[in-house]
Amino acid sequence: MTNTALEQDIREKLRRSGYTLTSQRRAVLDALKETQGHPSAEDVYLIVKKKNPRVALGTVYQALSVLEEIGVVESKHWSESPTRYDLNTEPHLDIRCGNCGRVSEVPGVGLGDLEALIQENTAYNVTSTRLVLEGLCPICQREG
Amino acid sequence: MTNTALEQDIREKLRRSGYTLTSQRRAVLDALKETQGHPSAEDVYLIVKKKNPRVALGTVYQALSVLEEIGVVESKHWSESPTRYDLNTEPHLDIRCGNCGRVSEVPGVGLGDLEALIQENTAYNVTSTRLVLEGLCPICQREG
DNA sequence: CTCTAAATCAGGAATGGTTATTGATTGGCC
DNA sequence: GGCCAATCAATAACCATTCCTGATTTAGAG
Repeated sequence: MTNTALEQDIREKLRRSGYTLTSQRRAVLDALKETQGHPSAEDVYLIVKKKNPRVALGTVYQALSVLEEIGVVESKHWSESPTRYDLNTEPHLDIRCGNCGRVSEVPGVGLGDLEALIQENTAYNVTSTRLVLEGLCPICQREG
Repeated sequence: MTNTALEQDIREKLRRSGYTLTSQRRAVLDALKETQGHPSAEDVYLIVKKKNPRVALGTVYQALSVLEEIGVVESKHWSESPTRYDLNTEPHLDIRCGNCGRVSEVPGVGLGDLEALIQENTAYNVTSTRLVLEGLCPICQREG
């Protein structure tokens, strides 16, 4: 089963960084798989709580932070909205609907040589280049 | 004097949107000119307070929000850091130092046809494309 | 210049997302 | 089974920002 293989991989990554795969961390991963989207910490918390009502929101934040550190989860931040978490850690663009908050991927677009161009034009040592997109999702367009 | 002309222009823009140029709003503009950088609301507040200690932080937020609405001020947001305000409303890139928080412009780099490319690859109606850059500023590089 | 209504203000309380603290619990290893 | 460090739940604290209130100021009419 792919599930088990993936879990072994994550367990291994955790171990390498001195962490263990606790039931809470697994529950957070399961929740991320379940939503298949870009949930906030609060969203994840609500899903996790369905199966284990004793889990606290702080624990979810902790778990997400550990999972991000070992590289199995990626976070993205839009202003005026909580941070979103994603199992897709490949470089990709996400766009957020300014009306309903829905976040979706934008396939087939890369940053190209923009990152190199930026590094050439600044004395800063560039460590992060994030493109923050906002728009109106198809559903909200219809309702508009 | 350019100052007066600029002020007239701003007064006119305010009037068109039903606002007036109050002493507090002028003080906020002066503070933005004074720093010549990318101050946070708190930074602006501290400068304004030097000349008028009775001004409240909330008033600064209000003033910045009005000035942004009429298009003479632009705000940019990096996560893990308060929103920065800028008198430069031309499209341009800013980079923030992850160590000291300093924000500087990156000249000579535009988004090119990236915005068009994104619109072609999403069903969303794209309204905002912001590039959020982080790095280590020259000073912090030397200290590192 | 004076009056009045509307806009704006100062001050402080409230909010929302996130992080820090603390004492209790758990899990891996002998 | 018992020990020690890692982890946890719960809650308090934090910080940037917004909201609320009653007081003050302002622009425009007369």
